[in-house]
Amino acid sequence: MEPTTLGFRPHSLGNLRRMTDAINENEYDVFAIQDKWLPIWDDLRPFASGNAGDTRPKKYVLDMFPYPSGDLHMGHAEAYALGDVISRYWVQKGFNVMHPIGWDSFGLPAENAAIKRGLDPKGWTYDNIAQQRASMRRYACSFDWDRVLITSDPIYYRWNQWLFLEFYNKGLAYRKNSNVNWCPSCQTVLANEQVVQGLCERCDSVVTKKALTQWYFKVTEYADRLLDDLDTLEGNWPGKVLSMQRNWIGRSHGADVDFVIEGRTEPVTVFTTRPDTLFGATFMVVAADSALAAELAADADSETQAAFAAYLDQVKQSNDIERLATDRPKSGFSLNRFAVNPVNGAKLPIWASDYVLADYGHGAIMAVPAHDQRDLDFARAFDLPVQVVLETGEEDPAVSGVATTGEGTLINSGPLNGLSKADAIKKIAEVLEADGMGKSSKNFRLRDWLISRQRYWGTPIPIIHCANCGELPVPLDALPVELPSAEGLDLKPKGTSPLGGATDWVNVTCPKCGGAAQRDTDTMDTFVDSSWYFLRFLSPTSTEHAFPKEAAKEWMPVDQYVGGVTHAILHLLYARFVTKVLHDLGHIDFEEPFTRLLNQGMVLMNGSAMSKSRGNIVALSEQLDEHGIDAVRLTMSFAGPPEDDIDWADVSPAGAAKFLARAWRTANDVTSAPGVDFATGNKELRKATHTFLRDFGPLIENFKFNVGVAKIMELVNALRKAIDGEAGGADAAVREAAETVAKALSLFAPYTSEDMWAKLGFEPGVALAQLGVADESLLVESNVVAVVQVDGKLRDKFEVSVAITEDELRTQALASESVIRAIGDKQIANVIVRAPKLVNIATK
RNA sequence: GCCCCUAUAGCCCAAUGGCAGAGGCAGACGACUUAAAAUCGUCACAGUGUGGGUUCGAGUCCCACUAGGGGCACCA
Repeated sequence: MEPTTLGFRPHSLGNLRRMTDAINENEYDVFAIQDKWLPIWDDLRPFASGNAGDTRPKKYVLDMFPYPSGDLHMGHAEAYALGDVISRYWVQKGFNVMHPIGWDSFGLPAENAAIKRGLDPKGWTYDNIAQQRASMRRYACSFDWDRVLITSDPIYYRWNQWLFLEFYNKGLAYRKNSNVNWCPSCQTVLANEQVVQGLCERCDSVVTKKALTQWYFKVTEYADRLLDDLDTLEGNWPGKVLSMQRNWIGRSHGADVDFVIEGRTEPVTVFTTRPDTLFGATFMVVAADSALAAELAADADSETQAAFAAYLDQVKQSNDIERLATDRPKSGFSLNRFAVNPVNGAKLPIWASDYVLADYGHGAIMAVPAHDQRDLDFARAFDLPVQVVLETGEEDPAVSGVATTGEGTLINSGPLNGLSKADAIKKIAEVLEADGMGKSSKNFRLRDWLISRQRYWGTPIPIIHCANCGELPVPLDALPVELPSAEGLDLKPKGTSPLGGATDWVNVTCPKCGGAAQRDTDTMDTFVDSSWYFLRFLSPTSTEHAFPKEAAKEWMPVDQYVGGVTHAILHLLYARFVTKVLHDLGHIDFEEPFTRLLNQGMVLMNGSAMSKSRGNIVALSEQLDEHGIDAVRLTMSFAGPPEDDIDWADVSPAGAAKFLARAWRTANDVTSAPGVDFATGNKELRKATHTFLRDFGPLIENFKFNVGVAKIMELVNALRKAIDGEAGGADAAVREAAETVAKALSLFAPYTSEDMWAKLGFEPGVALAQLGVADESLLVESNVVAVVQVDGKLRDKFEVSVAITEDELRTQALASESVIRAIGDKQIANVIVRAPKLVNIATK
């Protein structure tokens, strides 16, 4: 089915209903209401955040910006419904809320679509943006439409290039040649973060390795801070995200130990987390694909060299999928060279193997087979000795084949003998340091961020390569380096950037010597674009600066960030990294970009993610046509806790629509005039209203939107009862409750709520009306029901004054007949009194 | 292998260590109606995955297990 703009399907069920059912103004016609209010809101602009002289306190609420890959889908509908609840809540509380939107519009899907259809990626991208924008407006997203950015606009990516140069000048952007992740299908390199289980995150092709010179951002230099500062987010970010980031950064503490190599001047350093087992090292392993392995093999005879080359070839052939298989047998090659264990002089044979990674630690390890399973597997495969140095009381690993890794006592370890594991680690560090053979150290799983991409639709890297002067940054006043037109360029993946084909664009004069030079033809990873966009919203059209410093002081950091957990690692880590760099460069005065984070779940259908292959896609436009925008939005909020996935098969947008009609009708039944004195109204309903006012805010602030909606339903039920009962539609409390419902509902169902507001006699703009605070005096109870338990089981309850004393309550409880019956012959051991609500009698 | 989350009614989900049910879906019944839809109202259904423990009192805290989900993983 062709995507349509939301709600505009011409012959839909909804429109049919509109034509036949909308007989009079006492019928709730959601589609007529939608059409009525949208243009009025366009004029009213209730969510403008940049008005001069606005004295309201500021709050920055940000939804993760979308990729323009077609019209909005169910996932967007959930994300923006939930983000809107938060944003509208703070507006209603009297805050000047900045809630902007933009598009993360560079990237592969546009380029692939363009190749497939023979179009310019630009046209495809901007058409989709126009469609999404129209849909967002109709979906009644509370965005500030004066703050919009599109990352593929030169006015945006010019500052992306500025950011790159800031990093470059600070030494945080550099080029190096190494084996990089390569997607043979996308024909581009991938960041470590974009390789999932050995597969390309985007197309699921098996990722291979390729030696290339590429640009990197030095994120490892910030690894400690990125890890440690997660503690400051505790409680305000989902624990899950914090733990994912911690796992990803992966800091290990241990020691670097220097091993002298026979026939080599320089010692080889290894990293180990178990320096306590140093006396148990029986061989050394270097990464087969490392420079060190090549060097150590270089001196061997030609036969050995050939054999090593063959092994290395085999290693390079294998991809990550094979490499990651856990039951894979160990392979290796003896280099016929020897290292000397610095603590006992033992001569250790050096092996090359692919189970040691070239780019972690120093690309070489000391192997302690008795206490490391991988080393033991290797030792058993190649018949190498196993030396136990930590007595754990378990079977000898050489016999059992199981390395012992638990606690124990050091043996066969000279000065460490008799120590515990922890004490030995401490002691050996001192010994190594004193003798200059090593030191305590740490290592990270995190690697530097590879940002080069061999694709067209991205930000050009602002570097010029000159044969004489080398690598030169494009001068600031020459920015932006605009993308050349795609016309005439071959965008098909071929391993080098399509920009290389734009000869006129590539060839420039060197900014230093004036000679012939070439532009760098790679583009930046689009994660660079999204790593700082939250700052750009402060001045999205400025040509003076990336963002204004003063406004950043006022608005940043983002108070509330809302988005999917899919970005728990990549985007959030990069944004945190860039923020820290900008802080260190003196551009901003904070170090964490997002104070509070909400990760909404996914929308599923019949238990699994919606996908074409499963054939379980629910079209948002059809849902909106069927049930109306408000009902879909309400369903998203009411389905359950926002972090949980929503199975669309389990929820009921029809039920939500029914409730909205029920709520809407109450406004119709109010016959008093605006401004009536609520104090004269029905006490019971007033109490319900003010109980609601007390409970609602904290629920929303704690993201318990589903419970908040339930509370509105409760209030509507009480209101209905009052209207149909003694109080009647003219009662002042009925108006108070109906106004409260209209205002609270505006967070979830803006159209219905605005229409109720009009029915109640107010000017448009319920979103700006303040909800009001609970009148505590209405909530004071004079009597409560006291509960009496015997041994924790309920035995009696009766009404008592809230002022009852413990003694009075105890006496009354013990006098209860059913309590006496429950106690029977048993002896009373203890009586717990929690006046005025509870008594528990414990018997022996 | 390491780390983490979740488990309440047929279903989605509530419940500051204190009466297991707030709300909804699906269901039954009643009122209104010539009838149906819509609407309004009433009702039923679980003892909280399993086994221990702490406590006067546990859905809630602790331990173990089972099931489901997630992150990291030949990272030394």
